Amino acid sequence: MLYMRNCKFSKDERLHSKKSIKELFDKGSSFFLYPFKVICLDQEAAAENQILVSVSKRKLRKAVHRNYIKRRVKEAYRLNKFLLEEPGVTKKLIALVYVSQELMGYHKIEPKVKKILQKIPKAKFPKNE
RNA sequence: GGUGCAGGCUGGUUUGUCGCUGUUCCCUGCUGGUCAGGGAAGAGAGGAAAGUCCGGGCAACGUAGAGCGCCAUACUUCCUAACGGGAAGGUGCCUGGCCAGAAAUGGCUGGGCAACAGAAAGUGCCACAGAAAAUAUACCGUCCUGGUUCCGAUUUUCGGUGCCGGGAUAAGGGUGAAAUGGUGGGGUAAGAGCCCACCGGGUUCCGGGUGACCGGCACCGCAUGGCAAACCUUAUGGGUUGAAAGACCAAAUAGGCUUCGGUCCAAGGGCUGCUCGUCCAAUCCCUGUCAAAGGGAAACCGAAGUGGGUAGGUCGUUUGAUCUUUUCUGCGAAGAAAAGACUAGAUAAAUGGCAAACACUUUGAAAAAAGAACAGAACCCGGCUUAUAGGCCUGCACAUUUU
RNA sequence: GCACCCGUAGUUCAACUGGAUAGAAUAUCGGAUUUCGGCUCCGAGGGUUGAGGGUUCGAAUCCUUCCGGGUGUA
Repeated sequence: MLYMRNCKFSKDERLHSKKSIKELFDKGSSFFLYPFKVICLDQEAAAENQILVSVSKRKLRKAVHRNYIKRRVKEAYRLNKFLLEEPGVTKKLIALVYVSQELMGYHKIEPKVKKILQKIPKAKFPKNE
């Protein structure tokens, strides 16, 4: 670590409110970056970016495998979320939906998450008042 | 030591660093709290956490109890909080070994399987084939016998054959998954447990066992198949719904109720589904002779209070039929006693990521390379079932080697 | 979490209360008809009835254990 970064991942940064999730999936706009579908929504009132990781039961049948993917995606977000911390960028609700059927290791997932996090600040999303 | 089968146990370890969720302690902050932030210590998935197939705890509802219906279970005894689970035993079937014997076979012993109550309470079903599929009856057949036709031999009479009758039978009918005890002998006109021997079956009694049941004597010629994972009968058990149960706290917005204050010749209705416009209407009750006036209802506006209740949160929620060790009781499942331990508690859901080292398996002389199963708590327990790499232990069988 | 339902030719469905070869349409293939194709006619193949075990003389059907798919509920 060259300089101190906030590498924590507390509960405030996880999207867990039923209402917010419904808004995100109703109003948010999405794009694909294999193996993820990313859904995003600007949230001016929020203090933190909030993220949600989802792995479909249809794609990965075993609960162990779903946990395996979710843990690695969350870890990749935790170590790379500073990419979103740019001045003038509003806070967002983000959903990362894993759509592949293959069981990827951390070293395959991390560069994809990095790409996504670099792409998000540049794109424009609908705002939620 | 090897291979196979059966059963049981186990289900990697350590370090660094960056994180997550509880617990305890410390510091700081204020709104002084079951608060927020920071730090430290110590803890953090399984034998199946799975399937949700059973049984309980717990909770709500209902409760004066009972019956019907429905569902489940079904050899015996025991274990257990309970069970459809487990232990031990009985019976039947299958199978391996040993012994006796010429053989048939018998005895001893190991293992496996069994929804293993009732078919003589009743109802129903048993295709095709077969005379017949549950009734010992009909049919064919066998035997005896009366009348009669014809033929042969012939004194009467006898034999054969066809037809019409009367009787005795249940031997035979070879089909089927299944056929009304089996084999042999006697017996008879022909036959039949009609009689006898052996085998099989049933009943009573006696003895053993808590019991399922076992053993023995005697007697009965033997009397009526299968299916209850068909309906059913008997016995036993089950009230229903499940932690998203349930208890509590409770923001914002809208609406409900109560109180207070204010407004009211406009609320309201029609044309018209809406807006505008226009028209209609100028309310009702009480006090009062009437009028005037006052009060109330209704409507609207504002304020305060309040009940329900949504988002959200807290509890339920992890100290328990708990775990470990020792001793005792019991064939065993298991039980009792003593000592010690606290061992996940999440909630769009933590228990992790990365980098190494060691141990294990395979290949290899080595270096090294590859592999490392099944699988993730969701209120909690007891089981069952299913998945499972590798390792360890026990028993049995087989072949081989050594002594 | 709880409760429940369904798996049959490539596809859509049958097969009664267990009874024999699992049937029909369509699709596929072959032949006929046509100059060729379509339509039509004739014929054929295609199923371990989701998998295993059991009951029964006999199982798609009854019982049981798994696998897969789906529905309701709050």
